[in-house]
Amino acid sequence: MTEFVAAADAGSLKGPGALAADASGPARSVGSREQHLGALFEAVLTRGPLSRRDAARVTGLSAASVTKLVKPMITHGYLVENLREAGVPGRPQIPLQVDAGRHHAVGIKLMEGEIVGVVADLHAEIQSSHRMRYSDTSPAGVVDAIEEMAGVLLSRTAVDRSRLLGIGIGLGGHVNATTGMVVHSPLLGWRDVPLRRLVAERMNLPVVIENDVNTLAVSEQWFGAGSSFASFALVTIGIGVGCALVLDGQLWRGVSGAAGEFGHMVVDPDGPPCHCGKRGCLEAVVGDTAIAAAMSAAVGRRITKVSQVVSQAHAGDPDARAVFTQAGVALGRAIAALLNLLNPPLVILSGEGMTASDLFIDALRAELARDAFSSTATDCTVLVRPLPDETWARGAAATMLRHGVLRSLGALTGQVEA
Amino acid sequence: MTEFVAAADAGSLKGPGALAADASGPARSVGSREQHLGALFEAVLTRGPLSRRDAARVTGLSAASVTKLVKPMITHGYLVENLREAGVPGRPQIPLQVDAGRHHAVGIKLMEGEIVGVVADLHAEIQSSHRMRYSDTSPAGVVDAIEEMAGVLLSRTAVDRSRLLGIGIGLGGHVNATTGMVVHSPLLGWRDVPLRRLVAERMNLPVVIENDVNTLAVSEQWFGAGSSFASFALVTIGIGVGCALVLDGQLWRGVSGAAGEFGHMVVDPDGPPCHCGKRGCLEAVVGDTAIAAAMSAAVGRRITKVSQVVSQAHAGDPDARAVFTQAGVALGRAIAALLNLLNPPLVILSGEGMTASDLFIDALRAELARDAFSSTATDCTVLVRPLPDETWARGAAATMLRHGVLRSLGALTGQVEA
DNA sequence: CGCTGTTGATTCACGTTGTCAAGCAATCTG
DNA sequence: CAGATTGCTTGACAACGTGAATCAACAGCG
Repeated sequence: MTEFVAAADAGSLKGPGALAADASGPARSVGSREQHLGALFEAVLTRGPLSRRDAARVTGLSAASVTKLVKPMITHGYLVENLREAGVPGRPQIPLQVDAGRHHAVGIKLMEGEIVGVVADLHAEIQSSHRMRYSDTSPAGVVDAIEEMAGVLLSRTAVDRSRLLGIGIGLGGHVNATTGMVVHSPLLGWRDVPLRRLVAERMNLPVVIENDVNTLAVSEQWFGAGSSFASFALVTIGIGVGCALVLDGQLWRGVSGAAGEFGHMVVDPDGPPCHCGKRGCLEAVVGDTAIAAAMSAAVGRRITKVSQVVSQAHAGDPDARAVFTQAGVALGRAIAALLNLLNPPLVILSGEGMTASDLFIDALRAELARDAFSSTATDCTVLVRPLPDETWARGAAATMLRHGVLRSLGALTGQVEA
Repeated sequence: MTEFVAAADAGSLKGPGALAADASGPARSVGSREQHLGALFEAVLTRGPLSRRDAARVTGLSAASVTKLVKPMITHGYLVENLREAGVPGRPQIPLQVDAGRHHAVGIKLMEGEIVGVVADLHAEIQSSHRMRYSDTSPAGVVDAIEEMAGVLLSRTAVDRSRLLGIGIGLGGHVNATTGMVVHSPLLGWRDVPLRRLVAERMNLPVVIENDVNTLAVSEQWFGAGSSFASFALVTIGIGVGCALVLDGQLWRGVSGAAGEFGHMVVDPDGPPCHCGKRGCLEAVVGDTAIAAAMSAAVGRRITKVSQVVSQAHAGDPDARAVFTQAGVALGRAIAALLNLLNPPLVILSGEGMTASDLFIDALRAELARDAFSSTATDCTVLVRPLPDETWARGAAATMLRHGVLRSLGALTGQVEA
């Protein structure tokens, strides 16, 4: 039983965007050694190869401290020294890199009837990926599917089990990462299922479970657009609408892990009914089925596939275009509410719905500019990043890697290494 | 020129709710001495008289450290020792208290045509308060009014100027506390006015400016309902609708200080027009003028005062009651959006509009329960706290006190005190 | 080819800080 | 007036980051 108890706590180290580097004051460093180890590791991981001196600049530590901190990280194989690169006068820098091959994790995204899984290394580079369908949505059935998935992935990749940090699982709904419980998953029809424990016991590996949008946010924070921002919001559009928040370098989960339920914000009390029982939820206006339904209503015949609406819109069909414009307005309105409430410096738009972003991004941006209070819209960068399912699964792996590595890094505290 | 440059930074110390007290692990303390001084001070300030041992428990520090940290705080007059209280076996505890009379601050709330000001001590106990009208809304005119207000307040209270930490000013709109600029104030018709500098130069005192709802949040965090929560949201209803967020013990201001603009969330795209140019903003549905307007429409004659609608509703008038019910539903919907997005453990409802909370709180709570996703509503305490203008001004004073004291506490670092 | 300048990495003594363990202090109980 | 009990204080100690000095490894140049 290798259950991963302090999963959520291990993630409490500040993310890359939150690194110091302000270079003010008498360089009085604050924080524990464990924090410094984590910051250093993250700096090297996300800012590519970095010399000790540059790492010192990025983290705000002194060069002397970096040397001392790096030493055990090298002897324990977390970091490796690259070949020196000369060219400029002076002693050449020794580029430090994360030993990407040293740690791997399995990342899994659970979807409706389908699972996507990847094996990723520490750079979140995908080693292999696999996709399979499943039909038994009972906890046991899902655990079976996960076991099968992990088996396939690991047989395909020559990853030593000792180098496998564990399994990260992302799924929609209310997931409490701290307790490892799936509190409520409309997708699977679950309530209070201890999924982390179930999978950990079956696989005898550390397991982390997390809301799927959160896993994507972790991935973006470490390796994506969020790496240079301390805070950002990630909004995903697809079958549902999701949202994850990274505030001051930390994933914001809320008291009970239910933060980020953006899709059921009511944007129009007289709007179409939502599967949650209300009317005019954002999801019921801009989700995949909503797009199809709106198009059906417009043309007077039943359309079930979004892809159809997309191609018609691309062909210039005014009805189809209007459907997307409306969705863009609604989405813009909801994101404006988010901007006005939290005033983040960055919003990333993702999810499979974003592959057709050209059809509504203009309406979205216009609405954003209209609805935003004061400078909340102009002070915010809005990025569109359509990402495939594999990236989500990679995010789940990244979440596991992050927890696992930062945790094992903590074990280095107190060891001065002769 | 005693401008208070690092005002916002001084507030970055974690608030009372965020204190450790988890008592897990090998008691390895994390953080700088300055942080510990701040945490200790806050613990004693907000948790009332506290013995060293209890303070150690609350902050998570060792008893030895508390003794060492407390010593300079006593010699410098921040804390005082109370008389011992015996009664139980063992050496009696020595209750520590904040020397409330040692530090004072002026707190000012700017409203439309009116200023409310108070002098408060370190317990945020109001020593004297004053209310006056002003008509010149130019920066110079407002600074004049503030000067007059401060003069009246200080002449009424026998507070030594050396014990006056400074002036805290709260006003609605987009206030950037870090830069000290009023970025945009619809109330005063200002854009980019360096109010902090103007007042600081005139008064030759440290000055802190902050969004008025944020000042109230600071006050609630230190002395009110928020003192036992690490995170909470504060929503105020009155002429406008405001919101402040305390996340993990820190006031969340956003990138440019514009976070918390809750009032212009669109709750009904076909709703009444808002002064901001959009339709159906929350403020345009539940604000004071909106209530009056809705009542006017219902009864077919012009009603301008909310108080009239309130008394009619209390008298049982069905139209008036319906107006409030509708407002409650809209507010509940908006707060549900906040709950779903951030999943906070506590929401405090305040503002003068809350004096009539009995008329709409049931509708609000019902809508909240309906709209909330999963357990976000049940995991959240909703408190109603109608607070008078003086409490807001007190909040402004508390904001100044907090910044000033934590800042001067920082000066104790490195002094071991013989 | 060796000297010098330059810049990165390392070492070491030092100051700061929190903790543990032990001792001291002040009360109650019998 | 002894224990017993509980809170406060002290001192040795270890962990940790830093500054200053030193070492290391290169380029450029005569």
